[in-house]
Amino acid sequence: MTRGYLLTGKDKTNHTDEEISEWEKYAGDAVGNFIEFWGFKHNHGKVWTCLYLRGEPMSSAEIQRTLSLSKGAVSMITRELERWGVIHRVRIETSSSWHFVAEDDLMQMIGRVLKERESDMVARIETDLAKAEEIAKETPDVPEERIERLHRIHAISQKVGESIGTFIESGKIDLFKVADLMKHIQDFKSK
Amino acid sequence: MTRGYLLTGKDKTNHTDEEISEWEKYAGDAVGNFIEFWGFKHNHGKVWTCLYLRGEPMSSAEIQRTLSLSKGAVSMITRELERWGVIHRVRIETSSSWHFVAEDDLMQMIGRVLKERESDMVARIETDLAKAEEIAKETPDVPEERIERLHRIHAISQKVGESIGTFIESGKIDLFKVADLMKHIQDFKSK
DNA sequence: GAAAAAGTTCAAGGGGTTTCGAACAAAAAA
DNA sequence: TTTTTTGTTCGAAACCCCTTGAACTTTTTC
Repeated sequence: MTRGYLLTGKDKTNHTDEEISEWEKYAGDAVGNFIEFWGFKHNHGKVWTCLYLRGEPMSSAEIQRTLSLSKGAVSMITRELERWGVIHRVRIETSSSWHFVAEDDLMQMIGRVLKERESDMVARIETDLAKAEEIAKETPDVPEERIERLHRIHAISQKVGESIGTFIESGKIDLFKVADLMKHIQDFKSK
Repeated sequence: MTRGYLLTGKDKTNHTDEEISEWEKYAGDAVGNFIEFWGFKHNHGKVWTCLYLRGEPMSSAEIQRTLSLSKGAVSMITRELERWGVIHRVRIETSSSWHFVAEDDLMQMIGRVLKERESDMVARIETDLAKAEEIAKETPDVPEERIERLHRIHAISQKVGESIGTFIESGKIDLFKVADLMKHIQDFKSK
């Protein structure tokens, strides 16, 4: 088949990481580890840290060279960071390519995305446990006691979901919700 | 080479999961997903749920058959659950093998293990960021402004670590710590 | 417009984690 | 003690997620 374009060949990824300094590496990895704990990618942390510490716009190519990442990875990671609003792209007079700048709100990103995930989780579990209860009730000869136990798991998972949601959202605990949760855990444990 | 023992052959793992019912599957997976969110294994949730819902002691072999797991997996998972104190093993008169019973405190386990992990993470990040700052200060020609930025990341990560630790530990937020954290985030964002 | 550069996509490969299962070890039964 | 059953270990396989890199698309330059 016709190839359409001339082969550009190897994308000239000359991996000479001539630029990053020792201390930046440590910092990038530290932030990488930090946000990995929250379920993000290590490289999200490295890219954001690099941009944040330098404080000046960097192009994809520069990021790619500096952190020894592939073209594709930089493309995806910057897009995600941008979608979460922790970096944004700007035009630079001296260059034809997009440049990226770090925003300050990495913490907010963590909160926001965590919340997103948490609600997905809660929704899925809610569906599954509701379905389990439904089926259990329709099934003949399921001991009442087992349905009772299932119901208790269901109730507590709802409460946990609510509490976490509130916590992540506001950054502080809703004490009424916690009290409620504790009550349920109490019920749960007393047989 | 001499084989030492007669070959017992295939461990007679007859994977005829004749026992688990539809609703138990849904419940097991739901709890599996739930604790997966916290970084545990899916099967930890399934095994615990199975034991909890049935309410009666089950042997390794029964768990193995019911959930279609391998002998080795059951051995490891029960050991871990036992170490975390969410199941315990008992002797049954009618059988020579150990049987397992679920405890009620799954939530406490999540809290406990999360705390463990969180302190590991905080310690590692503290080390890395401290090292980054140290090296940065020793390196000639690092703009003061960059060291300043690095220092801000460092400070905020310490505060976050503290807050989370307290939250996980007590189940409720230490409002003084949160106020402190907010102050730091504020400083952080105002350049 | 055409050519070049920048940016995106996705199948394939790599790295890390979980599970399997056979060999091994320990305990119980005979 | 010997045999059988139960329980553990650990290398191999399976699995999942992330990154790579080449093909492709879009944008910019000429």
